[in-house]
Amino acid sequence: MVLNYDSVVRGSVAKQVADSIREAILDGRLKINERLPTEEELARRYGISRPTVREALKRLAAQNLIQSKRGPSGGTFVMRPDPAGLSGTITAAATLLVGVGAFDIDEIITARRETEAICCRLAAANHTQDELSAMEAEIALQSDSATSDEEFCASDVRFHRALVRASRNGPLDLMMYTVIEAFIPITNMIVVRMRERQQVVTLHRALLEAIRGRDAEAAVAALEQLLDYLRAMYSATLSARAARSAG
Amino acid sequence: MVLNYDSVVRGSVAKQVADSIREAILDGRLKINERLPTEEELARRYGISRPTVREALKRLAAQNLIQSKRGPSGGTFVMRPDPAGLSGTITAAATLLVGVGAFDIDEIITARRETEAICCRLAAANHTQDELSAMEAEIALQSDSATSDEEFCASDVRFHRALVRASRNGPLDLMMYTVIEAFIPITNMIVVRMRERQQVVTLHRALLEAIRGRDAEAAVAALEQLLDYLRAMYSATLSARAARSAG
DNA sequence: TTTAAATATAGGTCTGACGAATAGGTCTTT
DNA sequence: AAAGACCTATTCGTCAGACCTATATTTAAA
Repeated sequence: MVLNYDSVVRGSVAKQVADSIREAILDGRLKINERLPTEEELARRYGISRPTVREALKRLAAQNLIQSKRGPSGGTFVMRPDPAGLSGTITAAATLLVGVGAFDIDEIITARRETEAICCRLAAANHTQDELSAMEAEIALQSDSATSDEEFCASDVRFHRALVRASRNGPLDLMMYTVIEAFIPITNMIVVRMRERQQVVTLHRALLEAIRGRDAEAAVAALEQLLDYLRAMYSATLSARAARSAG
Repeated sequence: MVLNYDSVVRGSVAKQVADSIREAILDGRLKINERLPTEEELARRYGISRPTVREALKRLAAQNLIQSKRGPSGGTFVMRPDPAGLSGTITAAATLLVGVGAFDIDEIITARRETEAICCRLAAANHTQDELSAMEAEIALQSDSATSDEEFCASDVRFHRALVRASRNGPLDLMMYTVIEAFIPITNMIVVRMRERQQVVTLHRALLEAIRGRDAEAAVAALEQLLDYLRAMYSATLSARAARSAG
């Protein structure tokens, strides 16, 4: 374990320490699963108090860079980062941005269309049976009229996650967390009624079959139909609302 | 300001409090720029100590959800989330994933090719003079043989950021932070020698001119040339290294 | 009226302590 | 001797209260 215990000048002490440790993790001086010194030891080395060390560690824990365990074999460990661990952070920020009205629905639909089209093409070429089965299972769930709206939305997210996974491209998978975990729920808030659900399921099924048949263009076409449909539903909801408030 | 001060059962107290406040922010009970109660007040309301409150707040601060200021008019404020604020978190995780060898170079190049192609197409259609000027400025900097390798890489990142911005699509801009801030530096570690820099600049220039001329296909072609070149450089570096270690 | 100092507020840090969880050793029992 | 229960040491989790520091506001002086 190699750390610089140099004092930096700007920012609060806790922030400095957090940055120092983060840097050590990022450039590999601290390896994955390696155990950091105890909080007391860190406090001694940095010449600060333990609560301050803890504040620094909590910042890193919030970024899923480290994790702490209690007990004699406990301590603070460098986490193996996983894309899923990022999803929370990304989702929070993206949700906030959407809630604040930073994006409009057309931007979101465009971004979905373009990025998911990539996934469709790669999925058509690279998918395995695993992902097809996962998508099938979600479609089955979505077809069941007994599933609640919340479950339907969650299933929809999982369906699209499986689609992304089928592209078998790790970096793309990481990027797509933003659209999957934040933009899909936003888009889906539109689709609540049964008949609309039915239509979505039909298009999901078309998408799945296109990918199973390794037909990239058909898959993209199904995706575009799906998004066009959602876009139309959104407009319809808006005008219905406007009509209600006007009447 | 409305908060639930209910006690939740799972997780450490600090984590619970952080989650409680985060939830309040995400579903809008705490609005942007709104000021939270003082740390002392929060401690009183949640029935916990101030250090624990601070740990919770630091977790949120690490996610750029809140920010603290000192002084009488100070306090803890809900931040307006901006995509740039996320870049740090995303970059950290992606860099770590790359460093751990979770992705290979071909995956990264594929992801770059597909996602940046989207940006090229949208940029060709939607760009403004602003982004063109920014790209031009970076090309000028990159052409200067006096710029150091570090500056060249940083400039390259800014060039691609401007390209993404030129697509004028907020959600896409958010997503692309991953590829811009993490994958480009990785890819660029390859390009260090002067002649290679020259070639990159030439292709950047071609890309810029294609977008200026609103020629989406030409822009995509330039991008593909750029990535093919980087891929070839990578292979060359690898075989050179293999030859050295063999000889 | 303008400037400078005092003050109050709220975050930042420290010291010291105790509680809680857990791995490993020790002791007892079979 | 082996298997189990119990104890203990270690380390994070939390608490309490205090003092320091930065800053907006207020007050006083020029």
